[in-house]
Amino acid sequence: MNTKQPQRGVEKRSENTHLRRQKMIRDACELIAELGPIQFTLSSLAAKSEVTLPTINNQLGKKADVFQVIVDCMIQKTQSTLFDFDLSSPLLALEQLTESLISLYRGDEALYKAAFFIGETEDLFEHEIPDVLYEKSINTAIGIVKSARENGELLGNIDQALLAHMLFENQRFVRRDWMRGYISLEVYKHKLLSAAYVTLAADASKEMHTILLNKIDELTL
Amino acid sequence: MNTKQPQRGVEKRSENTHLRRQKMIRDACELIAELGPIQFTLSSLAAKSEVTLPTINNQLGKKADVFQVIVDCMIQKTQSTLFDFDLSSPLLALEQLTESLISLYRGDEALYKAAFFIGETEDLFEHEIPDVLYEKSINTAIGIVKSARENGELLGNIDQALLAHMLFENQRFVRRDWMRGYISLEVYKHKLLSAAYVTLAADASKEMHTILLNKIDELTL
DNA sequence: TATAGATTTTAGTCAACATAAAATTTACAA
DNA sequence: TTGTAAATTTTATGTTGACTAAAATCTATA
Repeated sequence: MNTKQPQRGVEKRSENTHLRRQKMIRDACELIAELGPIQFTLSSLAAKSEVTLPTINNQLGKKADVFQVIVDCMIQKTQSTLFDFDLSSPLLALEQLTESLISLYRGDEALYKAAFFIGETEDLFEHEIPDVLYEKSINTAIGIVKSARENGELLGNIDQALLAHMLFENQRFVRRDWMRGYISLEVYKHKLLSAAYVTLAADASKEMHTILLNKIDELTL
Repeated sequence: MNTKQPQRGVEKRSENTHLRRQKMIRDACELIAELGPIQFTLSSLAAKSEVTLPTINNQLGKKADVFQVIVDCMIQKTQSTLFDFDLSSPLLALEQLTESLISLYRGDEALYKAAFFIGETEDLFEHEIPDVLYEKSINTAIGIVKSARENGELLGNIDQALLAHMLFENQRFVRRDWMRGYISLEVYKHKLLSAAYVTLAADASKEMHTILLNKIDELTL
């Protein structure tokens, strides 16, 4: 009676449900990336996914839940991809980090645009993006600055926390331009790196300063 | 018959109406500064202003119109106050500009917080903040960078537009922290200036670099 | 094929935004 | 002072989006 065999049918059924749910999430991402989280309505999602509105509620919950699902999904994907960087060459680490971000975003533009769009308005809704990514990003920035200081590439005349914070915020506002569709991922890369180079140049050693200026020049070609 | 004399009564009446309208705008600013533009509802405004909801609609229009009124009001106030700065000493100009901004914001915190809050979500609503302030800010930043270059305070190794853009964006993200109530206007001033000093330091002459480092140190005391 | 369980839909509530038309207030002239 | 016209507010109503409960449908399998 209770001997639950593999139950192929049940498995397939829940698999189908899972697929339908995934499609809803995908559709939601595309709509949010396109319209922003405010204009995005559950009705528009229902229409796009070709189900009725309560089905959306059943599968994904309320509107804030939809946002949370997307943000969680983004965080999970990011965490599993974004590895720790070899900080022996801080500049190389910075460039690798940038490349990682770009290939990450390129892999699912709708998801990341939607998640960042939602994140932009974090306080405006009841939910909040967990600090986990923020922490990790800031720590990466601090790691880069700190090891550059130890390498002698930075002189240590400027507070490391200030530099790290500026690296992080620069990245944020460039990312927003991409998120809103003003710039492509290629331009994002250029702007992110040049802003970072400028920030580091403020405290760079003579040699490092020259290297950074060259890199900035290359980017502004 | 049609000889319209001064009509004291009429004038006073429209003056009263104007006052009531002004109070509604004030109440709206306070609510938006507190709750953000999403959570802000016309009903809550009606309650706060002690009128019915359609009265809000009559006086201010639809929700997007309320936002527009506030943004327009902010822009007008800002334009009439923010004068052009003497660029002979770029650093002094930067500091004067910062002081001007602060005393401007302090003069009507609710209005500025509300307007910037609305501006943060510009694309999310149908309206947009006119480019006029953006243009002026960017031009001020460009002016500072350019005259510093002419003074020899900046070396000109880094693209001026890039530096100016970074000055502007730095100011924006610090302002957001104030807008959301995370930091006071005093801290805003410190953060804004130190970020600007760091950005300028990237391309500063030797003497200028020393000056900037000192200024950053003073701020991080 | 009947049934249990999962899923979707029908039907309906609630809240915010918005408008039209009625009621009220106000200024002023007869 | 009182009637009238204009301005202003309110009452009443409609629309849309978010959300829920319960009925209907579908699916796997005993």
